[in-house]
Amino acid sequence: MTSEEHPTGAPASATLGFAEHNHAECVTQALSEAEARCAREGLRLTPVRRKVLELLLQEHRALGAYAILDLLRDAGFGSQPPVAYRALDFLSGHGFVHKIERLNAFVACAHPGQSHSPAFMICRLCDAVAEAQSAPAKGALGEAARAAGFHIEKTVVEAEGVCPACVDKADA
Amino acid sequence: MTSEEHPTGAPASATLGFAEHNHAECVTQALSEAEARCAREGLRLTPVRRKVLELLLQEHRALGAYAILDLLRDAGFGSQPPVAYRALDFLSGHGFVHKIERLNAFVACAHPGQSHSPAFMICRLCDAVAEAQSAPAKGALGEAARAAGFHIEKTVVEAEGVCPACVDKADA
DNA sequence: GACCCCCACGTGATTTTATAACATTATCGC
DNA sequence: GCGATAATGTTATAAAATCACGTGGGGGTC
Repeated sequence: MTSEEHPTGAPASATLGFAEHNHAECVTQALSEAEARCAREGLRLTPVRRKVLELLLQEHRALGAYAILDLLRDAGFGSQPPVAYRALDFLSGHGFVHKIERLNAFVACAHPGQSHSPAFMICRLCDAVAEAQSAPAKGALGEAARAAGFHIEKTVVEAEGVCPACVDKADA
Repeated sequence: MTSEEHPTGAPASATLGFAEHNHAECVTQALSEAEARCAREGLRLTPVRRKVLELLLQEHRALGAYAILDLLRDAGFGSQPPVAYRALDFLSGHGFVHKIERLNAFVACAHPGQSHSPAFMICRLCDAVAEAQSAPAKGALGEAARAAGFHIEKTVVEAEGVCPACVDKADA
């Protein structure tokens, strides 16, 4: 589902995925991969875009555009909404980040590189978000679409519920 | 999706918004069913709520809250945002309408009465919306959720693409 | 190198979507 | 009727997203 689990002692301040992991490592690695891919494909990972991706990787949770904007300002970038939205458009257009429609927020992609149609699990108590794979077009929806003559180009799948950590809290 | 034309005595396809059907009939029937269910379950289908449902049934497509608000004003109801949002909260809370997260808009439920986890097909060219059944929690997503210990309460499934009518137009 | 053009960025303003807060009115159970 | 509860009306404001327009940097082409 989400990031690889590192049994290392490294504390993970974040809850993407619902698993602990060595976060600093996962950020730098993801950034390098993004840079490599952009170089390969002639995409321009400009400073703002790179920073936004870095912020999302670092935070490791869904951030609203205006939260990102605040962080950009702190980092010395422009602070008007279009700055954030344009970077997010680029990043989501190329699959580096995903938009969580349900939250009007954005997360770094947890499966960079792989073409995939992502599905998200969103905790309604703590807003943690985990990414999973899905293939909605293969199931009942795909059948309905074929029957109706509808041509699916992209799907949004978001499950709302309670994450393991919050279930535990509730039990306690 | 279109307005009603043909008195097709045909299957009116309550499920697929891309099919022709006798619309006037489908509106009044859906309204009666909603009234019946509210009576049965002690829900209060007040004038505003009923009107909003009627409007959505009539339009037979996704409407934004402010579009609804305009129609409400025309009909002599209050015209401040909370009026529309409260009615929509009630209606969507009880499954009479669904929110299309992708469009920040609302549609009347096409499968009233049946408990269901709806999936939507949204035409990116004409914004038509059709409702289908889905069972995302049964597939890869459900598996991932179980593996992660995530408890799914509700799912949003929205497919974006091109509806049959717009495919035809493009071909022409 | 000089030029041009495209793309990205900076900025101000505006539009669209949604909620907070609080007073008033209608409805239900008794 | 009467009190509790739920729904509505209204004002104000917050949050999310886009428009419009000007500036500047980086590659090509010659």
